[in-house]
Amino acid sequence: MSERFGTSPDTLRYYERVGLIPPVRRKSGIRDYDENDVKWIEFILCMRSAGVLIEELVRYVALYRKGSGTADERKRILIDQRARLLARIEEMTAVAEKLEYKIANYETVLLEKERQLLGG
Amino acid sequence: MSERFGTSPDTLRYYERVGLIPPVRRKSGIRDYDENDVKWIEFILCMRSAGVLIEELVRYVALYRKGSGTADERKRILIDQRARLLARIEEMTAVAEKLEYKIANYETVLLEKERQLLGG
DNA sequence: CTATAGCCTGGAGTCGGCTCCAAGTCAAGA
DNA sequence: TCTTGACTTGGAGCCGACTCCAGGCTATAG
Repeated sequence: MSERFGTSPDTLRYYERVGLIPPVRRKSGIRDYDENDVKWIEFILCMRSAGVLIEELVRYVALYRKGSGTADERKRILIDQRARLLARIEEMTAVAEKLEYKIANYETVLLEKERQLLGG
Repeated sequence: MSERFGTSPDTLRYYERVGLIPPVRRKSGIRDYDENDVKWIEFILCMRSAGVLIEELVRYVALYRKGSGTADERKRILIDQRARLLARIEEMTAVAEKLEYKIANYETVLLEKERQLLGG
């Protein structure tokens, strides 16, 4: 299962331990993931890949398991996390632009040096 | 100084310790940042805000202090980090879109429930 | 009926990046 | 002169997120 998702078995076990994945059924002691579990794992890994905090995801999962009465709050979590993500993306984009500029600067400086070398 | 940048004094000291900021001159034992130091701090905080690893920045600073012969390698570091950043941004954008979709889904579900309540 | 391989568990260890602390130094004010 | 307060240092502690390990169970192969 870990191979299927490109994660370590330990990570999946850890996620289950802290409540990030609902408890998985055991078949004579060994985890037997069903389709639902797979969906959760996909979702969690996806969110984690974007840096969503485990704490937030735990909150979300817990609400989900409480039932449909929590849909409102769950939605708010998602909206909140999306906002965080977008803010983070903006921040990183700004830095990427600064890098762009700095790189361009190196380019002209290096070209200048080369010209001096050739020209004597 | 830390106030000026919105960081903790400890963070600046830590950065100096690990070589992220060149050693700052002391005036009778106390740090006395000059314009150059300020430029470095700005740069480092900017890069860190985008998640560039301290390790990479240390490499960059070390090369810088070695002199202009290292410009080529420094440029390569910047290019590399920009690429990482852009990749990360793409990843996060994709996740943000998934969130978007999920939120929209919650919206229709919640509307549906409300309609049932009103209509029932 | 072992032996092996592969999972299980709880708990400890690691890593990056700070953050806090005790003990010391120093300049300036009462 | 003493005290206060802001700084100094090296080192320890903390947090999030894994990652590793010892010791134990179990299903299948020989």
